[in-house]
This record gives sequence, structure tokens and C-alpha cells, in this order.
Amino acid sequence: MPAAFSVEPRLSATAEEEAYRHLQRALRLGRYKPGDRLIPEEIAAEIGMSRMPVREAFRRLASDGLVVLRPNRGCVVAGLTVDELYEIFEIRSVLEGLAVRLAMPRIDEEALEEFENLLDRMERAGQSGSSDWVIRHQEFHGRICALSRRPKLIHQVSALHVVIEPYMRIWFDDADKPLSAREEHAAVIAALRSGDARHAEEVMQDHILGTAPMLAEFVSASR
Amino acid sequence: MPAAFSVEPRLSATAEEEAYRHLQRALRLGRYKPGDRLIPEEIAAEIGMSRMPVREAFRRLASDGLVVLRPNRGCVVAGLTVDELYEIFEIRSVLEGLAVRLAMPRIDEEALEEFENLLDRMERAGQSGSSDWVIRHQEFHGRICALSRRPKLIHQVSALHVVIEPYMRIWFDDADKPLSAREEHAAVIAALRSGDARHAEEVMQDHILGTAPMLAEFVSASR
DNA sequence: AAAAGTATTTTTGTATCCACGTATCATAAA
DNA sequence: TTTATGATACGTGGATACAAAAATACTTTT
Repeated sequence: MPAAFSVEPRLSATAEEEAYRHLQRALRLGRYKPGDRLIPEEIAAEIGMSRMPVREAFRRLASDGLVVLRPNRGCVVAGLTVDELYEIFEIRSVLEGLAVRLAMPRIDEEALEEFENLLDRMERAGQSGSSDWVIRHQEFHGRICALSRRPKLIHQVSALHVVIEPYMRIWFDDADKPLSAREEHAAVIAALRSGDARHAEEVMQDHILGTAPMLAEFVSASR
Repeated sequence: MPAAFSVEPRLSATAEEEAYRHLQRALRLGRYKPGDRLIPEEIAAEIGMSRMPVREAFRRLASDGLVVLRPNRGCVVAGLTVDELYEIFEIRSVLEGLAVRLAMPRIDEEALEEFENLLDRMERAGQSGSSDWVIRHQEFHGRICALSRRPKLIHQVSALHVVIEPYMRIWFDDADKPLSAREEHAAVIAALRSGDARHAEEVMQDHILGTAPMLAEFVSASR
């Protein structure tokens, strides 16, 4: 018998990378709740490595704002206050607004068609629960941002989407599913079609700031 | 977490924290050049600790964009292309614009006086070389941001100032010192005095986007 | 019951070892 | 001279064991 059951080969990713992905995924899905303690040894055992790469992953997650690392008191899952949630939407509004403005020169018929397809997919995914919808929603916003061709901007926006993801899920699952979502996003596409970069920026800002209160209100009620 | 003009109190000094501060400071001052390799052992010896906390500090610095960490190839000092420098100024423009808009309700005569004092100090610091001027400049922008009372926004803006700091120093030292700086910043104060939040936001955006080409052009010439 | 002191647990940092990927450089082949 | 090839040195990533420091829990005493 060949070495079929020898030691699992670490293919491309480092252990730290694996720990980071593992934890980020769990946190995005809401598997841990705010305030939960993350014990390096446990996590390490869970994914079959030592605590060292896990601790390094903690640092990155802390930079992303997904966990809080307090000296000598370990790692706890970060939660967002309503104010913080609001703040993130404020930041998103200007960043994604900027992205739309910068993307405008590259918006052509093809791109617009893609966005409408994504909108349809988002709609359909909405039937089957929060998980798919949230992903499609991120995809919609992400594709628009991508056309700005600004790597750092894209990255920052993406990071913000990750942080609010658990709350989007709760919102989508427990509240009535965002009814206005389709029209809101259709309005963004319409603004993109107009060709007016400043106008599209404004519409995107309004869209994002408009959804913030609904989500914030709901989240504050559900605790 | 970068802390150019952060308000966070220093809790306790872990070794990782010390390594992070040490390296961030060195990178901000331009003690290392883009592409330089940072060898954990060396740095660890330099500040009297082992490799581990240094490596953890690397992760944070990488999240901040100050270094690049490639698997099995260690840690190298990040450099910004002209495009990236531009991008950061674009992001700064909307973030600091937002900060000004949100700060407006808290702008009173006292605040305006403080800003004018800071402007004077910046001017005076300009005589004595880049080091003081850059710090004062960050302080000026930082104090305005602080009035927005948005911790995450403040933090992100601060992080961006850290990343561009070495380039600001080069610019200030080697180019003619930014002559228009005083008027530019005075214009921002004037806009704040007007009480019109949207107008002030726009002035701040223009100020930031206006300085970008000068710096970018100079940096691209000096390599 | 409150305070003080002691023990225990947890976190953090150190030291050491090893496997593996990368880079360097000399040598061989084209 | 250029291009492959291969040996070798080096650094990184990771594991493990251990020590120290801080926080927490637990007594004991007043």
C-alpha cells in the first residue's frame, strides 16, 4: 500500500492560512457568538495543528475587526454595537460610492447585463434562505466595486462586507426578508445606465445608508 | 492596529506590541526601503526577544499594508506604486470628507481656534524639516477626524496616513516644501467655519485629491 | 462578610528542533 | 556564451516542551 494514509500533505496553503480561513468562515456564518472565547489549543486541535499558527491567525482576524485580542485575556469574538454597525454603513456608503464613480468609465452594456443577471440570481437565492442571498448580495456589490480597478478599495469594501455578514444573515433570516432590496439594487443599475458618475455615486450612497437603519433597528431589537 | 493619531490607551506591553510599534516606527520613518527583507531573527535580537512575537507583528504590519508576507519567502517592506499612492489619496478623500461632514455638528469656535493653532504649529514645524511637519500635518487631519466621533473611521484614516508617511517625508524633504499647504489647510478651516457640512466635505476632498498629483509626480520622478 | 494571601489556570514568551521550499552558485551541456 | 542541472546553504513555517507572568479562583484570617 502506498502512502495513502500517511501524513496529509500541506498542498499550497500554510497552516496559518488554513486557520485564518477556517475561523473567518466560522465567524462569517455566525457559528460563534459575540463574546465567545476562542481558545487557541481547542481551535488548533480542531483543525489539526499547533497553537502557533492559530495565534497568528488571531492577529489577522483582530486586524479585520472580527475578534478582539486583549493582552493576557485571550481572544474573544467581536460584536458590533448598533453605533458601530451604523458607522460601517457610513463608511461603506462613501467607499462604494467612490467605487461606483470610478467604475463608470468601464460600465458598458455587457457589464449592465451582468449586473441584471446578478440581481436575478440574488432574487432567486432569496427564496432559499439567508446563506445564498447574502453571498449573492456580496457578489453584486463586489462586481461593481471590481470595475473600479482599485485593489485596495476593493479589498477594504470586501472586508467591511465580511464584518457585517453575520448581521445581514440574522436580518435576512429573522426579519421579513428585505422587500425593497430588488428595487434598491435595480435603482443602482439604472443609475449606472445613466452614465452620470456623480449621480450613480449618490444613488449608491443612498442605497447603502438607506438599508442601514432597517438593519440596525432590527439588530438592536433582537437582543 | 496602526496608531498615527489614535486615542486608544496603551493597555499593557506585550512583546508583540513592542515589536509592532518598533517596526511600525521604523517603517514610518523610512528606515527600511521597499523590498528590504525583514529577518525575524535579526529584528528579534535587535529588540531583545524571540522570533515568535516578531512574526506575529509581521502579520499585523501586513494587514496594515506596510509589509508583504509571502509563504516561505518571508517578510519584505512594501512599497507603493504611483497608482497605489493615488488610490490611497482617493480613499482618503472620501473617508476624510465623510469625517468632516460628520464632525460639523461639533465644530464650534473653540474647535476652530484649535485648528488654527495646529495650522500655525504646522507652519512653524515646516522650518525644521520633514519629521515635525509630517507629524503636525497628521495631527491637523487627525483632530478634524476625531470630531466625527467615529472610532473605526478615525482608525482607518489613521492607518492610511501611516502608509503614506514615508512618501510624505520624501516629498517634503526633497521637493520644494509644499508651498500651497498653508492656503489649502486654511481653506479647509474656512469651509468648517461656514457651517455647511456638504461644502466642507467637498473642500476636504478637493484638498486631498489636489495634493495627490504633486506627491505622485514627485515620487515617480525620484526613482 | 470583607480583606488578604495563596494556589491554580491561562496566556504569553522562549528555546530548540526539524521538514521543506527557495535561492545561490558551481558545473555540465548545448 | 548561454542555458540546464544539481548540490548546498539558508530561511521560513511549524511542532513541542518549558518558563514566566498575569489573571482567576480559592482559602484563610480577621
